[in-house]
Amino acid sequence: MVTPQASADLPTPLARTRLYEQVAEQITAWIRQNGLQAGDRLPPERELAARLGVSRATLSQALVALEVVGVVVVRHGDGTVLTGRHSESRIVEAIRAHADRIPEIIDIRDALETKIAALAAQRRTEEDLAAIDASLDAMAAAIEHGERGVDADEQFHAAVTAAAHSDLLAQTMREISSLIRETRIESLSQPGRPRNSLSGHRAIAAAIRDGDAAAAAAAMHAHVEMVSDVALLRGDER
Amino acid sequence: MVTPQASADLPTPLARTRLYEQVAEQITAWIRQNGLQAGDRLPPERELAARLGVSRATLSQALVALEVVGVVVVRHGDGTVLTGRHSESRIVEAIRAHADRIPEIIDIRDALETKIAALAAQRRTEEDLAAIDASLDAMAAAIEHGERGVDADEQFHAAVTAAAHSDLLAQTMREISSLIRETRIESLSQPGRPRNSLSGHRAIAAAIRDGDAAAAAAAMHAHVEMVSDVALLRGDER
DNA sequence: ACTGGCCTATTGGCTAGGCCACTGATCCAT
DNA sequence: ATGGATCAGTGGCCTAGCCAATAGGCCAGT
Repeated sequence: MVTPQASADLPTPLARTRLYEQVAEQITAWIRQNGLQAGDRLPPERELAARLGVSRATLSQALVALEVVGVVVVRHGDGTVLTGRHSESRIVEAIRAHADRIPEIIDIRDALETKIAALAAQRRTEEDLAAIDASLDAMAAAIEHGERGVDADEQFHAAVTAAAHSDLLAQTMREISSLIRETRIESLSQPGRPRNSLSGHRAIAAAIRDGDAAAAAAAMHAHVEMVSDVALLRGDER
Repeated sequence: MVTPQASADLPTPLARTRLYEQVAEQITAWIRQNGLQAGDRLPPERELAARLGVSRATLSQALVALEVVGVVVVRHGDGTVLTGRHSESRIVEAIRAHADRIPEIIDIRDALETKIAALAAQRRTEEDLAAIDASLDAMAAAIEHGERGVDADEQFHAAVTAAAHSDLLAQTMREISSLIRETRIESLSQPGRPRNSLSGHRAIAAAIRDGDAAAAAAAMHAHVEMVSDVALLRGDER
């Protein structure tokens, strides 16, 4: 045979990287480090190229790559400015145009997170439970301080997603996370909502801890529905 | 006021395009026209640049863009070769590496399609029902002819997805459709499976027609589970 | 025969330097 | 105020060239 040996572990494919790739990564790293926001400007190409020790042509390639990915937009005669959202997925692009997109977001949240909760109940490890508990504590503390607990809320859902141990579901959640975030902020700014949300989280967490998939799914479903009430009916009765 | 006029229809933002963008499009058009396949080679940069009437630097930018998007891979010293699938979504990329990815695909199918079935039961129009029926007929006909009915199977799920009237869910299904297709082909090649699949479809369709969301969800869930049995337990008992 | 080393043509990677075009701010004339 | 000219700064693109990797052929050794 031509290659009788196991090809899986042999040499090393030897990752060849192009210079422009390294440059692009350095730039994004620099953006992160300096906490640059949308609208901020990168240094001029000539200066940036000199500072990175590459030619302007190479830097230009890196900028093309970043532009294609959606990190920056290069404006002739003006400069290179950061775009807000780093390259949204096609899913998000497709939906963002709609003004009345919130119902759809809730639909897909319900679909994914209910399943995620059920899987989490079956597959969660001790580490997963610890992470979930930590997010509950964080949210409780945030509420004590009169905050809305947006971060802790996200933390909880991320922990549950991780506990489901499905890369595909997790990746899909990530894809729509920016959409979810918008509804979440809206929801948690309703008075009394953070506290209700926390008790919903506690119910979900308890079901996951018990390994009760059906209960976890039901609790998550109820939770998502509660959020949807708020998002849809602005001035609700309570 | 500064701009009292409606800004929506005024002049034209005047689409400025970079040269590399035009070049990239010309290249992809050329690929399409000549029906090039994965593995085929583009002409050498020097020649291609000359033929397109641009500098090598600009052509190089275009190739970077095409490389980032995933259309080609540029190999130092060798040439520029076409990649197979044009830029899969990140979701698909994330999962494709796994050999044991089928369970995850089933998880997310279950999550999405169950919800889709429930929504379809609530929102379906007469046109939606007609499309669903058409797919059922197509599958029945295919089975009569001894075929597996892969296309009709996809047609059915597409029709149900459309009936749910959620762009976001539909788009997400599209994203993972290539993954689902793989499991579907595997499933339908089991003897007797197409017929079972068809009766599952009929049950789903009936529930959707009745407007019974819970029944539709349950039927879809059962259907997805049946498929998963086949995919996971190769030589199953039946 | 088969292997391994070597050479070489071909091809992409990257740089340097330069000119042109666009943008925005400023200043001036109307 | 308005409109036009000017100018500095910035990206767009090009030419010319050398460097580096690859593939394929040739050849000696086994």
